[in-house]
Amino acid sequence: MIDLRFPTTLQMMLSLALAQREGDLVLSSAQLAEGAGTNASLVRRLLPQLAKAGLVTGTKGREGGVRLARPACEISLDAVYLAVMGEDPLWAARHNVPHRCLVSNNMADFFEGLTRDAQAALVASLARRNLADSLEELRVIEASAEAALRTAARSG
Amino acid sequence: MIDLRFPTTLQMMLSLALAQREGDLVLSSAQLAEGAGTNASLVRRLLPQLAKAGLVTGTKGREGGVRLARPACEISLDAVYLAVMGEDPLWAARHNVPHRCLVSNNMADFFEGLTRDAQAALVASLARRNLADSLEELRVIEASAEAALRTAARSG
DNA sequence: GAAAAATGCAACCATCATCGATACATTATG
DNA sequence: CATAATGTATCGATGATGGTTGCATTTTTC
Repeated sequence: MIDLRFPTTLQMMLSLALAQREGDLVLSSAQLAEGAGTNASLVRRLLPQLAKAGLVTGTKGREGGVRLARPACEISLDAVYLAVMGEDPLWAARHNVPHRCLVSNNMADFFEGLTRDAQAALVASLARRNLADSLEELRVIEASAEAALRTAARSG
Repeated sequence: MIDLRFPTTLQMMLSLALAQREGDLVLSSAQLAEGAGTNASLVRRLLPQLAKAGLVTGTKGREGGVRLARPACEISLDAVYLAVMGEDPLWAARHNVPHRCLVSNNMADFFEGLTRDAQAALVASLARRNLADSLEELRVIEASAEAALRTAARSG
C-alpha cells in the first residue's frame, strides 16, 4: 500500500497554518480529516507524533482542538517529515546475506552510509520550505490556475 | 513489505563490477542471487530493467550470463536507482481530496513540485558515487574492520 | 452536576505491492 | 542433441499501511 502519512500530515499542517492566519482558529481532528479527504482516526494517529515533536498543541475537551505550536514561518517541512516518518532509514539493506566476498561482507555497512547520505539530501531539500512559504506557493498556484481559466474563457 | 529492490540491485551491480575487475567474468542469475541472499527469480525480474537501461548485457544459452555494459567507473548509482525504481514519484498525494479551500484546492500541484524537488535531491546524492567508487569504499570498510579485529586481538 | 464534544488510545480487518517459488518457452553452447 | 542459461508468467505468502469502530479521559457548557 502506498504510504500516505507524509502527504496527509503536510496537508493537515497547511490547514492549521491557514487557520492560524485567519484568526488563530483551532481545528478538530474531524475537520482536519474532512479537509484532507480521510478519516479522523488516521488524523488522531498522526497528531500525537506532531505534538511530541513540538509542532502542534492539542487541547482536549469541548471546544478543544489543535493549533500550531509555533508561527508557520518557523516550521520547516523537514520537521514535519521527521516528526511523522521518524528517523527510520529510507531503505534497508537485506539481512542474512552470506559473507562470501568483498561485496557481501561489507554491503550492510556501505549501504547504511549510502542511505544516510541520501536521506540527509532528502531532508535538506525539505528544509528549504517552511509552512508560510508553502502557503504562499499555494496562493501562487491558485492565481495561475485562475489566470489560465480566464484566458481559456476569453479565447473559447 | 519493505522494498528491497534497490539494495538487492545495487549488490548485484557491485558483484558484477567485482567480477569484471577480476577478469571480465560473467555471472549467472543463480550466482547473483546466492551472493545477494535471495533467489534467482527476483534477480531475473530485476535484470531486464537494468538491461533496458543499458547498464548490463545478458547473453542467453549455455555459458551465458550477465556482465556490466560499461566500465564500473561510468555507472553511477543514480542510474541503478532510476533503472530499477523508475521515475515513479517518491511520494504520492492523496486523490479525492475535496476542493474546499486554498490548501485542498491546490495541494496536489504543490505536492507534486515538492516531490520532484525531493526526488531530484535524492538522485543527485546517489549520483555522487559510481560503482568503482563504491568498490573502493567497500575495500576501505573491510580494511578498517580488519584493523579493528587486530586491535581487539592484541588487547584481549 | 450532567451532558456534550473533543483528544488519545487500542483492537481489528481490508488492501495491495513486494518477495519467494515454480514452471515453461527460448536460445546458445559443446 | 543434451545442457544450461535467460526471459516471462503465474501463484501464494508476507507485512506495513489505511480505514473503521469503540471506549476512556478530559474540559466546556448548560
